Amino acid sequence: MDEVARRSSREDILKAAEAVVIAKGASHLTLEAVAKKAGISKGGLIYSFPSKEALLQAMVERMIAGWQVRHEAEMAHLPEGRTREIKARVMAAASPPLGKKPIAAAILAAVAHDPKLVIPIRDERKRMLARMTASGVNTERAAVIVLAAEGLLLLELLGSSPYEGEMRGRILSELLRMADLC
Amino acid sequence: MDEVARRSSREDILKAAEAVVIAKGASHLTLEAVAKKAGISKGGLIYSFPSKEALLQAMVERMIAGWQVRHEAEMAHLPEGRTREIKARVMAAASPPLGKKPIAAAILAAVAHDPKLVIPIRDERKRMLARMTASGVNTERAAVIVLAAEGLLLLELLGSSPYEGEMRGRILSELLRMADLC
DNA sequence: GTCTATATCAAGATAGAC
DNA sequence: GTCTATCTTGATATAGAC
Repeated sequence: MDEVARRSSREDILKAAEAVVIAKGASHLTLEAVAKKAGISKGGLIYSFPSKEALLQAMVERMIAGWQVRHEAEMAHLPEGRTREIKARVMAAASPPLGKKPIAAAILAAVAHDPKLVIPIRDERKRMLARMTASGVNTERAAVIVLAAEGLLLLELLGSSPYEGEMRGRILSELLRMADLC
Repeated sequence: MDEVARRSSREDILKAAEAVVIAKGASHLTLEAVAKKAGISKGGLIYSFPSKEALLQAMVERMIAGWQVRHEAEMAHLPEGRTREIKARVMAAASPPLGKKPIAAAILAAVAHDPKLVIPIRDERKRMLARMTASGVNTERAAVIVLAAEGLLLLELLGSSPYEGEMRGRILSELLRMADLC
């Protein structure tokens, strides 16, 4: 199998793993469940990811890469300006519809298995923070706005958000309005 | 054993369970680990909580009760006024030092085991939201502030917060300042 | 590269002694 | 009420066929 095909197989497996976490909870992320969802056998899965930890690490990397892609996409169709960075982060975190939360599922699985697997996530977030601070906005206010957007994402991921429908939309609008005041 | 003593034994076990989640991650919350931490045997544990699911349910209930106690405590030493409710929620969620996060550990363990165990949490949060809306503040702004405080708590729980030390304190101050503008 | 078969181990849960 | 001993299941991982 060539490079491209192998990458696609790994991608399929990682997507399957995210789906399992979303559907059944992080503790049901077993190699067998992932293999079944991806339509391969356990042996085939182990060929691509030699251990469960390797799978989780790859899930975390994929999650970080996915964030960056989403962030770039949001940046691309926002007007230039001081607050573009922060608005892009709000949109990247909270704009997708409620059901589509694979963006962050990996963090649950990783934390459940071994808390140290999230270190790359924290490091990436520190870099993001530095970039935002450098963009010249009020750091504390910007932090609050981004925290709120991420808080919404995490609460939904944990199935604990009380904000639905209209209310959720109004909160997002408020976040974007506040971004302009930073 | 009388009623009081039995309740105390259950409390000890629940505290031990929280400690295990914090220290080793949700997937290492095993009956054996909890029993060891609580200083009893697996058999003894099973007497108090007949199944792992029963233990997790009790952890969730304890977490909700703990929030309410913290919230009441913060309310008690905040001056009366329109923004007291929201400030109390900010303090209750985010004021404790980084290390003390048993307040929310249960949610990780519950979500990891079975996402439907968090339903009581979402329900309680809906009640909180209704109470805050009734207090007369700007609903969207209040939601943003509370989301930011909870976002900070959850990120720290997931080991992914980039905000440390001074910066964390400034964010909290900003949240309380913003609460007055609702 | 993906499969089947299997070894190994740990988890949740039960039974019954004390 | 708490213990020890044990059953059953299911998870990770290995080995080797195809």
